[in-house]
Amino acid sequence: MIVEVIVDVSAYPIDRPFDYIVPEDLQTVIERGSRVHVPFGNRKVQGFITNIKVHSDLDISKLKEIISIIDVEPVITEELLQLSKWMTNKTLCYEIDALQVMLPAALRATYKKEIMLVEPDGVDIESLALFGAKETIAYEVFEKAGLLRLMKKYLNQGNFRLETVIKQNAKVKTIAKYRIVKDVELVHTQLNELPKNAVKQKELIEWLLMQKQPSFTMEELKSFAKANNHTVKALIDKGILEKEKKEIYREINSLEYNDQDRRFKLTDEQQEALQKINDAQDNDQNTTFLLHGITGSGKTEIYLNAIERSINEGKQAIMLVPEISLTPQMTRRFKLRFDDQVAVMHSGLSAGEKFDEWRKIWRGEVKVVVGARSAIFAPFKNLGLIILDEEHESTYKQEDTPRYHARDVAIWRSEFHNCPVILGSATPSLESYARATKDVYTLLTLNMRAKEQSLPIVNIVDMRAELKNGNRSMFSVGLADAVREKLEKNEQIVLFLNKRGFSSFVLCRDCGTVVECDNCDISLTYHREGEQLKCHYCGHEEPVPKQCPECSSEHIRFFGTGTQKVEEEITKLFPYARVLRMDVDTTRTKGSHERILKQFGDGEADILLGTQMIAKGLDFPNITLVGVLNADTTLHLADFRAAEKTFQLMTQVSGRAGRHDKEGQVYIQTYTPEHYAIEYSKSQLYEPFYHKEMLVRKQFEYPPFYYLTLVQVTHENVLLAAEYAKLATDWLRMNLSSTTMVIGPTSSAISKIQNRYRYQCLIKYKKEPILVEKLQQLIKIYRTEWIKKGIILTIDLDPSTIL
DNA sequence: TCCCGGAGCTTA
DNA sequence: AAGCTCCGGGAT
Repeated sequence: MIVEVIVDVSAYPIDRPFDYIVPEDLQTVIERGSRVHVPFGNRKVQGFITNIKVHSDLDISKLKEIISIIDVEPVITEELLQLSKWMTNKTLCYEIDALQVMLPAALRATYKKEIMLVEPDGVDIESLALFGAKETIAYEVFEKAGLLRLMKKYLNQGNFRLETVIKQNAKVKTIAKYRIVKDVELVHTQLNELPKNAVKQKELIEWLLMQKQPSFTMEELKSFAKANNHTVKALIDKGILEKEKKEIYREINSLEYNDQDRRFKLTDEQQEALQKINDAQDNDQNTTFLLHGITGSGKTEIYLNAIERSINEGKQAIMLVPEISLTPQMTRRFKLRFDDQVAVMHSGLSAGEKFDEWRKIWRGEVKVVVGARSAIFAPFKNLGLIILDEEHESTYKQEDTPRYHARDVAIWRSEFHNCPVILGSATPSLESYARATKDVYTLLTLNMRAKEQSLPIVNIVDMRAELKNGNRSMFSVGLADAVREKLEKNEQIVLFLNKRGFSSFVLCRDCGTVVECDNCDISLTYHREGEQLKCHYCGHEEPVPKQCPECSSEHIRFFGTGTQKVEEEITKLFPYARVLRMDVDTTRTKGSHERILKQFGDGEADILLGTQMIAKGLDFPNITLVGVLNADTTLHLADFRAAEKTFQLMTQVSGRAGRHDKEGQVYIQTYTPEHYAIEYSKSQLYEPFYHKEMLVRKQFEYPPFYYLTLVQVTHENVLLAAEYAKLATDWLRMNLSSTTMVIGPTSSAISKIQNRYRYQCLIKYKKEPILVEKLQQLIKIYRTEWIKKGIILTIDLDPSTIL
């Protein structure tokens, strides 16, 4: 028996299956999708079985045997195996990367180098001492001792042998439990033989004999049976009790809430949308629905209902949210409705917790997963529904290999399982809405807020006028008055600081120099703690300079608005307001998002001040005012989606106000009130914005009118980066159809990251059937020729940004 | 002549 | 990717 194995090595010449012989004793447990350990070159690696066959095309003498099988039950289902093949082709990644991304990190192998002492004769005392009594020790021991050179010599001479050891990271958490041994007679004889003074022991046995539950933890024995360590230990020694290891799941800590599940009666609109989804579910149709519902229109309640239907039919559901750790309220609602049938998957969990949640899905113990992007690979076997909430969010696209979009994966899986997909958003991506208007997706619209509140009133404030009138504060008169008013009424306020592409930087007031990162073409961000400047791209840190590095002027200070600065100003303007700040600094520790949001929800603060992370999901009845302090910053990104992003953000943030009985008010402060993305935010109507933006996209030949592919070339040397970018561009121009536009090469908007200069080429096309094939050829040229020069080439099909 | 680092090759 | 062999140049 022969198996094809995709080995755990991401490199170009290895991106194909390798044949291995299955030893006799393993043949009955071999399955496609299981992980195995195999010899590869002169090391051992992990791999996935992707095929089982009788004969190999190679001579049998060239084949090696599998070392061991790790999974008796495959971790990659047949469906996911097919999906990985599709992803490999769709995102131009290695097959191993596609397979790895589907599994929790805990299942990924890590490798350790070990040195084995085979022939002590001729090895010096010092080296021998490192081994002590052990036969093998870690490679690092020699490294630390500074004896690498000597070690190499011994390896050559055959005194030592180098071994790679595969380490499994997936640790199953266990708990010790105690129970009475099965042999009833023995228990009774022992019980009779107990000395008279062993009262506690006797009591414990009698108590245990009366219980239905077979085994107990020490904790339970202590609290229920009033036992103690000594008693239990004595009984174990006598052979009456035995200890066993029980597998348990890590408990994901959540704060205490005193709310409960509430089933809302659906509005006619909601009912109508749900009906269409239900029809698709009942008829096993793989329809993709675009659920376009304004903020507060009750999309979540539709999701919950549709999922419930799938569960009742014995199927499972995937619910994706952009970044779930930011929206504990959403998770909460799912847990309340579906209780322990829900698994949760997001970046806030530890590797062990993710592993446990994944296993619940894999074993079929849960019916729903609520999670971020990677939850789209949940190994459910009978999917009935897939939902992407806030489908326009760019977090659904993975930014490094494999560069997949969760939406595409969702649609692929829906075709496999014949189940519907729901893409939900108040502000759909232009791509999705365009597809809906062309009936590729089925459009479902919710125009009314579920509780029939009107949308909040949006005021656009021209900050230039404020400045002219001598108001140099970051609060316009209108917003400041509104804040004061709401504070008096004891209502809550959300203040939003748009920080994407813009943060506090250090500027010389004399020569205008902005302090930039030495490694990257990015200005350093000012952090107040420790007076540090940090680079958000490479992590470089340096203290704030006392004088300008260019002109030595001392008039150098930080500029721009950070949340801390706004907080200071709030305390000055509204001294009695209680403020909660939510940004990268205050949410560094685990669970801090949830804690802050809960505090705000419980009314412990009047003002919630934050960045992007407060834009979505907040649903508190007492929020009646939303202020956007600086709407423009996302507008000036050198990206064709800048306007779309701004409009979406404004609409999302505004939607936080007045979701319940009280009317909401919104102030959007801007220096460019005439920009259409800002103007259309006033009405919060999606359609007019959509039509306007579509005109722009058409004019400049961007998606959804054209598809994009971004090819980036980087090198430490500017000239080489530019040269090879030109080679790549010219090659593409030569080899792609004449109707395809190949633009560039140009320097990327961020021209340097981590000391590597970046050049790019943009491919625009409506139809290019040979694209993937040609890109694969280009990759081949790069992998075999250019890579030697230190060039790195990356290809992103349907990039989410082109910076 | 020894020893290293780099280039090139192979992995079943 | 990572480990091996081969080869050339500088140190010995």
